[in-house]
Amino acid sequence: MPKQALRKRPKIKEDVCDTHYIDRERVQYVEKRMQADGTVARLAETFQVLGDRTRIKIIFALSQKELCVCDLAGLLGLSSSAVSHQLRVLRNMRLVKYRKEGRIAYYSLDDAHISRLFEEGLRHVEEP
Amino acid sequence: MPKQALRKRPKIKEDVCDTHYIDRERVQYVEKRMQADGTVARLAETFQVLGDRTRIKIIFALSQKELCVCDLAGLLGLSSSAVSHQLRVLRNMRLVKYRKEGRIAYYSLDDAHISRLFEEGLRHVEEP
DNA sequence: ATCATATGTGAACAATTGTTCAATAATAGT
DNA sequence: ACTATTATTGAACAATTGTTCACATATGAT
Repeated sequence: MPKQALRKRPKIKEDVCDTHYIDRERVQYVEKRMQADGTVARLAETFQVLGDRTRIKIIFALSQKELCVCDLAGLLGLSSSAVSHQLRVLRNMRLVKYRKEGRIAYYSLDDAHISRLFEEGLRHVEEP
Repeated sequence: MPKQALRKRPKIKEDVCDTHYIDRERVQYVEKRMQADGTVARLAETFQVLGDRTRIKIIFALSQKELCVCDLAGLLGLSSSAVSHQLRVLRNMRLVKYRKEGRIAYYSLDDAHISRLFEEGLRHVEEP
């Protein structure tokens, strides 16, 4: 997925609808309420991080129990390296946190917010 | 993002932790409760679809007002083609629906579930 | 029928992604 | 000090992504 911020804006050619709106009033109404670019970017990044099977499994596992990298690797059938990479991605988005106990790093969900977001998604995909 | 289902499983080499668990009991506890592969896949796919700035903006716009492709394109500064492609992706995940009125296709969120999921995400990224 | 408008689709491209391998860091035990 | 274990990191690769362009479809107006 290209990072839109770094891409050149499409050079709005006379394709369609760049001058004629169906309902300009309605567009302006939404335009006024549109979230700030920064918020949109962070929200997209957060969902993007959740949009991976391995990370979904990690999130679910951590919603059940606090686990170390080693056991997560065993649970998912992956190398510690692969798991560690994914955990960093999750950490960067403040989705998981960890505490150190000797050599072992115990990971858990960052806050209850994450569980609720996860739950809501689960309910959507389980709908008929 | 490679579709994990189609990739060869990593050939579990003697890397680390494939035989020795830190806490096997805890791992088995989580293993028993782990969501089905299909559910994990659909959930990941749903979040993945939400993980794009353009689509986040579309979702937000449609949470405010029902809009046609043309006006969405005007609002976002994109071609109708680009918007149409994204709307198909959103449609495939049952995140948006539409009704036809003559030539015009009016899009809206598929159900209240989507708004709630979106809201929950918004609250997470807006946390201090 | 012809034209203009609104939307949908397919192919191709650059950009980004997740995994693997190899190496490194940090802690504990002998 | 040395070895083993747990975790992290960097580079490289194939696979996937979103946008663009060009074309196609469908509806309504003249």
